[in-house]
Amino acid sequence: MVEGQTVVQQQQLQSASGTGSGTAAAGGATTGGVANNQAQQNGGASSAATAVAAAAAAAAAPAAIVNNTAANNNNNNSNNNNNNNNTAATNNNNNNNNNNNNNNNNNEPDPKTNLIVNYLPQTMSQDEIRSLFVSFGEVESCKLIRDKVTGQSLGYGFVNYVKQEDAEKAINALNGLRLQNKTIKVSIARPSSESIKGANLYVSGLPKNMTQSDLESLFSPFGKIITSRILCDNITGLSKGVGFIRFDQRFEADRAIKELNGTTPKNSTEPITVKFANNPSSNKNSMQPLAAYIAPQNTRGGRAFPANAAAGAAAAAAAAAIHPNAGRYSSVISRYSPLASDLITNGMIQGNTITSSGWCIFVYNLAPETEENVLWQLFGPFGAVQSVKVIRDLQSNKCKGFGFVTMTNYEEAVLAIQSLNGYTLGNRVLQLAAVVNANAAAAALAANSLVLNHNNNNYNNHNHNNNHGNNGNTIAAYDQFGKHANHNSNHNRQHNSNTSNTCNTSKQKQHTTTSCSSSSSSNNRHTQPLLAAATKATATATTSGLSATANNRQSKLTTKGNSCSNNNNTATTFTSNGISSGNNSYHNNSNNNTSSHEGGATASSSSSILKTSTKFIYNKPQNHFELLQQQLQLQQEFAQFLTNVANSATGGGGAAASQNHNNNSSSNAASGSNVARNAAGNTHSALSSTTAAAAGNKNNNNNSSNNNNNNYQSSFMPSHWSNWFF
DNA sequence: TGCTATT
Repeated sequence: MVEGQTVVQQQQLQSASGTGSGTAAAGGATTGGVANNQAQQNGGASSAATAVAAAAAAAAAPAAIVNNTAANNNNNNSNNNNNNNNTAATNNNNNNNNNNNNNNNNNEPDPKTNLIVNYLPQTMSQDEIRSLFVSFGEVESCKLIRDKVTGQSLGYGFVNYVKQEDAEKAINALNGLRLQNKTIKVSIARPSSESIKGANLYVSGLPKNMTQSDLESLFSPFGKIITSRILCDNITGLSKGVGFIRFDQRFEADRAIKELNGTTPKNSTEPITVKFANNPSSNKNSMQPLAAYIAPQNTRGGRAFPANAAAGAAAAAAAAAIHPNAGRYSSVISRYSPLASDLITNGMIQGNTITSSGWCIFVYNLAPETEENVLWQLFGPFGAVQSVKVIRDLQSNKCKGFGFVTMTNYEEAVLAIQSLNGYTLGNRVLQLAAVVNANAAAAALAANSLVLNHNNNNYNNHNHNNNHGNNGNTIAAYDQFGKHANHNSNHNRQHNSNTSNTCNTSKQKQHTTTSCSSSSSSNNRHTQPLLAAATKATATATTSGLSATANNRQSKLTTKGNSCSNNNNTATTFTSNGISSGNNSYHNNSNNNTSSHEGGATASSSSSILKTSTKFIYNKPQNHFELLQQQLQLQQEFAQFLTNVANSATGGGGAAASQNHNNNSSSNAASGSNVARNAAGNTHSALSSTTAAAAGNKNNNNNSSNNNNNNYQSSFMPSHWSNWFF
């Protein structure tokens, strides 16, 4: 009955990474995304678009995710309820109930799908809330309640799901989740009505030994208690003798006042005072003008990252002042980073604190099923988290293996890094976390024109009983900055197949690598770490002629000695500006499957990144000159850092990494076009999907092709990274 | 008189 807050830490970490696939599979986007992949691959002959065009198409029409779901929908539609066997009396009762409900439901959302989220962190935006909750199902609406005047978050909001079951999942998963300095409460929202407002009571004069349970027992005779709390001293933890009781209905609170105010509880010598609680916003310290001014802008725009980081920082600073725990690690770590935007702007250091736009932490080696809430929970205990972002593949909606967490306070970010580096999340060891000031990153990128886009595509193809198994894989191509690198790795699993082959010809401007391999049984991606720096998973390839699969994060080819044949795959990679760009054209005839072949170079460890991350930590500058020096240094180091990341993504290591990009894909037009195109050529439009669906049907009728494309794409610095980052 | 609880 009483919904007291829970401080039990949710056990999501393992489930999110271990069994998260089930959750993800339940999501329409994921399922649809896979279907869409196939569709696009099967789709024949639309003209090949450029990578830029494809990216633009994806941005413009990202929602082509509903292929092949019609049949399911039909099935669902057929599930009509026919439970009209009520007796007349029962019907009367139902009618009465409905009337009662209607009194409260003035076009409100279905109460079972509509959640109220309380105790949200001050800086959390509506988009961030949505991103957290959408992990559990389609969200019909999401609303963060803000002060009408100042725009400041009131710390609660509503999330209305499409499906009741998703709402239940969200409650189970998120209620009690610790975010920053708050423990959120997620519960079904009561239907809004005037009768539930103003039902909060302030109680003082309570005996110091009275527990929350005692308090509830005292008040429960007068109505349904929604929340109760006894305030305790922050330091001693002892009761202050005051508390709150929120009733469901105002009249219940009224009744409690009449009955209990001035009475003396059992085992007490002092009468208690019971009265309506103040509006918490009425006696709050006035917020800082800057935050008050800027905060409303947080409601605009679609960025998950704080669009106005300064506002977030200001608000967070205010929150930190109110909640000292937010800065509880400050005294432990005295190191300092030179790049704080306000500092740059103002050219001064204010006291001992640097107001910052937040500190961005890269998090690597996340499982494909990773959801935002995992990152929230992972980093929340270390301090104020402004935002989290799981970078996802546009098509599959799966995590690409990395994400970002922005924390308000530098010290807390550093502590999180130090604590979480090497942390095992699910079956993966988090490999890297680097703290970078968002503006520093922007500057570094701009100054160095760095590679932003690296597509690392892992393809897991499962062909069963196919002699002619073909797998179409898309290669997402980002080209926002005119430079990108594709790193593709195909994992092909073929069973009962004697004739499938893996053949590639990769032409690059810098070099040509030709490799040929028999079909392979590769590691399942669920057991293969992406960035296995710790384990340094050196890929193996035993087939003669196959270039070393030089990617320490993905391919592990175990060949079975089949001879190579049917070398009909041609992968052409164009390079520009010394950085590869993927532009792939594939022509497959029969019996072709591709597997990944990173050209030439052998795997190298990415552990150096661990060192790199720590290099972003600086001593506090003593003067402005030092500050500028450190800023410059950080930019340069961050540039190097990104390069290292890119290199580790290729697995090539060193200079070769920037050049070796084999782009492998394969066509699967079993009886149709033999021309497979890369993702750039596959638009994301519904039209394309439709075409593809038709092709898919064709494949279905053809025993020679059975695609189970678990396309998993991992990439670093995709185009939308910058959208989030700045 | 609070981890700002009803759009």
